[in-house]
Amino acid sequence: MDEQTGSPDMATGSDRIAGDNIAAYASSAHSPTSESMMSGGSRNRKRSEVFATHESPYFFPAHQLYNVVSMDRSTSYTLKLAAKIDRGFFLASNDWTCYRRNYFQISACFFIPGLDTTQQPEVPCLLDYNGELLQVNRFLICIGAQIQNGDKAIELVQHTPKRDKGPQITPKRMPVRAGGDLSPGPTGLQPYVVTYERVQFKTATANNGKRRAAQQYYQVHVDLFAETDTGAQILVANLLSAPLVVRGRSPGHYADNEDDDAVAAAAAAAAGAGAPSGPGTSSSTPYPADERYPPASSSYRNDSISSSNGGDYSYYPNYGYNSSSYPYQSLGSASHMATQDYREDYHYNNNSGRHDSESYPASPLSPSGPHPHAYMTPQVQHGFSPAASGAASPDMYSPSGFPENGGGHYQYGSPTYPQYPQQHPQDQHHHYHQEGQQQLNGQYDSYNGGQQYDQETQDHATQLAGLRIHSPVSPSSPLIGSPTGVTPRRQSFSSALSSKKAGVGIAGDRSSIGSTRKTRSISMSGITKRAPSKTRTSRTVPATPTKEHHSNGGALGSIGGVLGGIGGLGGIGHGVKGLGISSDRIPENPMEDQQS
DNA sequence: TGCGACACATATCG
DNA sequence: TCGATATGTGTCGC
Repeated sequence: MDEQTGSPDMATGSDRIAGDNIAAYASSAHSPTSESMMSGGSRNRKRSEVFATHESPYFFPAHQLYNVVSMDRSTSYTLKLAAKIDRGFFLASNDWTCYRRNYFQISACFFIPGLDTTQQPEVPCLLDYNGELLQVNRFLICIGAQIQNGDKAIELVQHTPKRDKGPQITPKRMPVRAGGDLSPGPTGLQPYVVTYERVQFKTATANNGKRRAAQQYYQVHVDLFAETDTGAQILVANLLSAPLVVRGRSPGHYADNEDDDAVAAAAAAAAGAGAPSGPGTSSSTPYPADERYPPASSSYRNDSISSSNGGDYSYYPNYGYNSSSYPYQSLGSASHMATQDYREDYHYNNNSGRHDSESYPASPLSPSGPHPHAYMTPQVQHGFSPAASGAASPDMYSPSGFPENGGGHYQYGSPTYPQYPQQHPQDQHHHYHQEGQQQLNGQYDSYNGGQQYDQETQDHATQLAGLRIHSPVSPSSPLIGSPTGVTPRRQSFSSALSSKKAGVGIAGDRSSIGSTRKTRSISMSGITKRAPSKTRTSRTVPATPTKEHHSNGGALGSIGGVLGGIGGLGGIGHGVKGLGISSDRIPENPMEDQQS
């Protein structure tokens, strides 16, 4: 990847319009890992060498929940939603894993194939809402998480760099224009992308690790909302990530897996992404029969754009390990995304419409398809986003033409959010049941006070949703002999090394210089620990820059400036109260924002 | 067993 | 080279 993250030019380029502070901050929109790999920066060479590849959890194909048509109703638009997860995740025992304490970030965008959104990024259109045509004023993206089977929302939080000392927010919906492109490219400018930075899971998955109890999984979901002229925000498309394991704070719970991780990672790093196999890839993979883990198949098409990918699959609850099929969604882009018109290709009943040819990703790394590397986040560029690839410059995100431009009409996260309570997916308990569209239709239908997303009481059964027997190492682990190049991020080895002296540490031991603390962290990663500066190319939903924020009242404006200029959220550049983006950053001092 | 809080270590930037 | 910053993670106490 990637010039957009790595090019020094980016630092001084047009995307830096908002000033150094913010530009620097914003640069973290893309994986620092990637940056470290690609920037050629002298400081990170070693890491770059170590972490020569970049992988992240894939996303399943997006679902479009409603028809969207052109204003003249002559054309039906297909909304393509894309997302990628940057940093934070590594493969452990074939599971995409992260530490709850560590940050990850998610970038998302959408586009409309066949529509030149560079010419009309606002995409005037009508939403066919159960037969009623509603004018869409804009689109918004939000992220959330859930237990794999979808009955339980999992909170995500964003931090400021101050971490514990700073405020936390839940990811907010962010306006977005069509035409985004997550793929790295020479353009380097991808203003129509929303990036949520410094995201953490509020809670860890259950049964992480060594015991062969049912491993719980989470999934991140990315939701695309259409805001109608009445102000209603309707979920029109969404997509789910691969099942994710989130490790909590008890190292002993999973420390024994470190070896596995390391082995797997090392093997993968050495081998690359060649022969994919993954959880369930092999018939010998010990998944319970009742989980219906799909059989391996070579028929799965990575070309998710294709409608012929044999992609029958049950909807989210059964997506993934429990799915009757395992539609690997991977465009050859950083996005790990693909979109399908569910109307054509997908069945919501996980017991119906299956094709013999249906397939699933043979590996958490790679689909068992003709494009074994396609999922590799930054390494392969997809070709589906001509508009975005057109390198919309930051300027293209100028206020003009965008609904909220100049208006800054409401503030995300504001308690006085004028029209729609800012209820977030994670607050609303998605119901990604296989009943499919009808049910989905209702989950976000409107935020106009209906609040049908009541806080369901979560029963035990629900809690257990998303559990499966953990398979520490698949017999057909793709990591062994895989050329994928999986490299785990820096991980906690506290337990594993508890009996070892700090000196064992590959890095981090300063016990000899007066510290009483025995640091035993081992850096195995190529992760850059600091958000890279100068290279942000997408709108972000950052937690607050700290020093910038405090030291310079203009920082707020700068943020907005970047967002407005790069992100195209026009209007928000006027400050925190502008249009939400600014407010999405977490003020270290809430009062400060109130006063600004 | 998991979490909040605190603190240390280290990479990166200016 | 150094200070500031960001972030991974060790540790304690609950």
